[in-house]
Amino acid sequence: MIVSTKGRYALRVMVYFVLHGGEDYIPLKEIAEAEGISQKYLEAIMTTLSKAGFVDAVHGKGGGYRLNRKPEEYTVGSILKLTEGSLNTVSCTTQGPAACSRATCCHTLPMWERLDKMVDEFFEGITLADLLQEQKNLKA
Amino acid sequence: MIVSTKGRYALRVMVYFVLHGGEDYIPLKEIAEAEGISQKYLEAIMTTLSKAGFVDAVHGKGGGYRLNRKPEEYTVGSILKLTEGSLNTVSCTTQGPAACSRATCCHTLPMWERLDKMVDEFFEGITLADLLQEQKNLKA
DNA sequence: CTTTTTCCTATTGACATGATAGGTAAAAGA
DNA sequence: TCTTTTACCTATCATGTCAATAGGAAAAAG
Repeated sequence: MIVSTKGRYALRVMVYFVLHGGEDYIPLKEIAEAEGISQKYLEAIMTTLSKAGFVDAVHGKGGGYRLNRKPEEYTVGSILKLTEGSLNTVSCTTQGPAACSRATCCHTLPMWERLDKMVDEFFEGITLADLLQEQKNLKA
Repeated sequence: MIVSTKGRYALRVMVYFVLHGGEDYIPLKEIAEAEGISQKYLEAIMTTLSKAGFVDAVHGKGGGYRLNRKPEEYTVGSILKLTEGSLNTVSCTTQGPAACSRATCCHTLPMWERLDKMVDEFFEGITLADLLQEQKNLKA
C-alpha cells in the first residue's frame, strides 16, 4: 500500500475545488459532507495543504479554502509527496544509499531505485487538470 | 511503502539460491546468517515459498531448501505477490471495483488503476536472472 | 536414538493509520 | 458588542500490521 487515505483524500479534495470552486471560498464542512470524509480528519489534511501554500484559507463567515493556482499547475506528485511525506516504495531507498549496509552488493537495490523513479515520474506527469480529462476519456 | 521486509527478504533469499545453490539443499540457518535476517522470521517466509511450490524443502541432516526451476522462470512479481499478498498500491483497487461507493464517479480511480497496471507489468517483467544481470550492468 | 533440519502455533512490542475530542483564534454580520 | 461561522491547535484513542521472538513437534539422516 503506497498511498494512504491522507493522500487520497487530499487528491479528491483538490479535485473538488477544481469542479466546484472558483473565486469563492469553500468551507471545510461542505467538502467533508460532499466527499464523505470525516470532518475532523479532513481538518488535519487541509491544514497541511494550507501551510504548504497549496490553498488559500480564510477564517470566519464566508471563509474556507480555495485553490491559488490553475489546475494544470498542481501535479499529483506534489500533492502526494506533501501529504504522504514520501512516495518511496521501500525503506531501502527512503534514507539515502548509505542507510543499508548491503547497498553496495545488493542485487535488488537497483530494481527498487528504478521503481521509485518510475513511480515518481508517473505522478509528476499528472496534473489536477489531467485527472478530470482522464475521467472524461473513460466515459467516451 | 509498497513492499515490506517480507517480500524484500524473500527476493534476497531467492537471489541467494541462484548465486550459492545448485543441486544441494541449503539449510535456513546458513541463509539467515549470510543475509543477516532473523532466523525465526525467515522460517515463516520459507514456509510460504515452500507451500507455494517455489522451492523444494527437505527435512533432516543434509536438508534445507533449493530452487526447483531456472532463475529466469521466477518473476519478481510472482514472488512478491506470494509473500506480500498483493501489490496493489491503494485500497481502492484491492477489493474489486464495487468496494467503493464512489467508484463510478471518482476522478482519481482511473489513475490508481493505471498505476497498479504499471507496477504489475514492471515486476512481472523482471526475473531472478535479470536481477543478477542488473547488478552487473551497474558495475560496468 | 541423537542430531539436524523443516514445520507449526502463539505471543509480543513497536509503530502508523484513521479517527475523535475539546478547545482557541480570527473574521464577518446582526 | 455579541453571536455565528469558520479555520487552527493539541492531545488522545482504537485498530491493525509489521517484524520479530518463543517453544516446541515432526521428519529424515547418520
